[in-house]
Amino acid sequence: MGTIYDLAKKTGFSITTVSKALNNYKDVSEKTRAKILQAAVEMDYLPNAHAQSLSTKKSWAIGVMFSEANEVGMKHPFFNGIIESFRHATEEQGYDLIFASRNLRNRDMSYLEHFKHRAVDGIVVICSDRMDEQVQELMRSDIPIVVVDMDSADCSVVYSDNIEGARLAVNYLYELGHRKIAHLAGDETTDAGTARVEGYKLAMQGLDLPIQPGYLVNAGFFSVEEGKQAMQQLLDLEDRPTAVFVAGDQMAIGAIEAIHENGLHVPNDISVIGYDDIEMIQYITPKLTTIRQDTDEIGEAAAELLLEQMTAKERSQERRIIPVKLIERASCAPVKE
Amino acid sequence: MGTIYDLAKKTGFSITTVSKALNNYKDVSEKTRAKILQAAVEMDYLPNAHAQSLSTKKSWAIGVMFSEANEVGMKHPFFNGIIESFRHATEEQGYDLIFASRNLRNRDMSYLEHFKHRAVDGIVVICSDRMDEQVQELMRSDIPIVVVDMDSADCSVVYSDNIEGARLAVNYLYELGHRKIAHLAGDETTDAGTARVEGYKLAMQGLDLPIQPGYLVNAGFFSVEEGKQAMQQLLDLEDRPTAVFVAGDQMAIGAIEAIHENGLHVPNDISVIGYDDIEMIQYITPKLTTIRQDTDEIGEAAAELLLEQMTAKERSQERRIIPVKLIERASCAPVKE
DNA sequence: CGAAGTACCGAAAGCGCTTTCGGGAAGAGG
DNA sequence: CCTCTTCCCGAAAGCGCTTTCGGTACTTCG
Repeated sequence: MGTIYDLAKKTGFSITTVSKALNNYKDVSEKTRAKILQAAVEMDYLPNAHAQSLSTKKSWAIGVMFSEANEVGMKHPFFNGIIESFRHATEEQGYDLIFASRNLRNRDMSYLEHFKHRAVDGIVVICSDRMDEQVQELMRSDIPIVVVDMDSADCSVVYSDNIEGARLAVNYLYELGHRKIAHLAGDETTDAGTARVEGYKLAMQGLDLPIQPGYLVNAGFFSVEEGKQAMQQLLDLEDRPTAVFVAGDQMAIGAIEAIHENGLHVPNDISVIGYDDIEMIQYITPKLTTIRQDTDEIGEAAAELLLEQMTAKERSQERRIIPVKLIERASCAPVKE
Repeated sequence: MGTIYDLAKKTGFSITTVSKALNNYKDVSEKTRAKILQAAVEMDYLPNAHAQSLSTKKSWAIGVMFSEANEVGMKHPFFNGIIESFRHATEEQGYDLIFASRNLRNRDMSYLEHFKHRAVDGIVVICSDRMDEQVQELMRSDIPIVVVDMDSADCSVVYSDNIEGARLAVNYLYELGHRKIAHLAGDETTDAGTARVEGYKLAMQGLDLPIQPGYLVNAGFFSVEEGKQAMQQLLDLEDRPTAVFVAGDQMAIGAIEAIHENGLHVPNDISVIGYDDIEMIQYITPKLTTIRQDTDEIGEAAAELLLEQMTAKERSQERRIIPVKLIERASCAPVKE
């Protein structure tokens, strides 16, 4: 492959000139630049990224960190859409993504430490757990950062409009005639969870609907199983709801399972509306009506915010809230009688 | 954060000694090592990875490349499971994953070039397209590599036992009494596709079942939509099959949709068995019977093969075939009458 | 024809680390 | 007391690149 030094020897110029030719400095004549470039392709020379980073202090790498309760990592059906879109957007600018382990030569270290070690130019964290110590540490650092799906005053964030999403869901159910509307909530340690609860309460209030006791149940961390269990609690109630707004699609799938297992029908007996619009829900029965979060937009916005900081070389504290949309499918119906 | 030089100044030792202390050389006394380590935590020193890689020629990074027809990247419901497991396994050994863009400072380059530029220690490619020029190039290089889901004599590979999987599926349908068994195949440019076709033919032959004309249809690149269209072809046949073995779960979902839209019932009218066992199929109706590929095992095997090469510093050509398993759910039933 | 630009090139220092090699001090052995 | 080890430590070169700064050679202009 060869180094810049080999190129110098081959062409007869100094390594300085070679480097300049390669980097489009203008104090090198067209003629010699051409020769050097030519020689470069001949010996298919490639610059060594480490050497470059060492002297320029720029690594063209972005560290990514996931933090979610279920530890599914890239299998997360919602987060992986965001990351994919983020990747596209940053790739265009020449950045690579690095997924850091927390293990440096068998020495434990925090993500922040690892990212500093790797000298990444910026960090993206996709995080649902507000309390995550590691994430806090990252946010307090001075590396450009953007966090997705969580709010914070300390750094730039992007998340979708959870309040509005909840309002959309509740109002939609209301328009279908439902009055007994329950909410299967995401855990309050997550911003998404709490915001949707807030939106639910606000919407109910705006509609002059009381929240009956037991109608607001914490369904944990957005898993199918937790959704199922939480729905069972609703079904055990004396006065069952006729519709339920579920804070996540996977939980909604669990909820529907519970309803079916109790011999009831969705949406005829109970309407269910989810949140996220992950791919699989268009294939289940009934196809799930949901609030769509635009993963593409979220990823792009995150990329944009991070890129800005990296080029400006200063941290920002911008808040980008991405609009959501109601996707009508088949899991909601007008209330009976 | 400081450099090794700062540490030297602070402790009064030379940078040589500091470096040695940090790297557990034994020609530095316990006393001075302790002092240096102490000073290191005090100024929370972290070694610069680029500088280290530059002088050691080891980057502790593994390049990952996806290559699949639908360009969904990390959203791929099967591949992302593999990558996640691969990540876990390599993380334990202290490696980071890097997803390279094909764009270096707005200069196009191949993945191989980019990986060389980044000086990764190894490469994992998850690839379904046998013809991918980029993948070919990677395989021909001298960097340690492991490729998943594809066969090759040039490098170490891991994929699951597609022949056996197909046999399992066909035999299962046979035992349910089916004789008219069709196959919705993955495209022949993919190894997984062709292998399953081969397994299908072998199994049919072993059972003395002729493959009726039109019963083997290419359903393309494993998408829902393609599965649906291919199934429609089957349904348009004079003599419809009573069971169909579909080369991928997503295609199977499409197939079921097509069947339903034609007013038929799964599994009462037609049995469907899929392949992969992606998460969502346990939530559709009917729950899909399928051949499970063990993504955890595949990822781990890939990691193992790659790690071996990286420590041995020589390429291997091992072939690791991961067993598959029939997962019985609700989309297959005994043949009618 | 001399002075002031202008265009092009290279020496050298520096980025932060590793590793070889040699050397001094202390202890062991005769 | 002298030699031979053993134990510690440091000088220095090197990894591959960037960038400042200065220096030639050549134009241009008055």
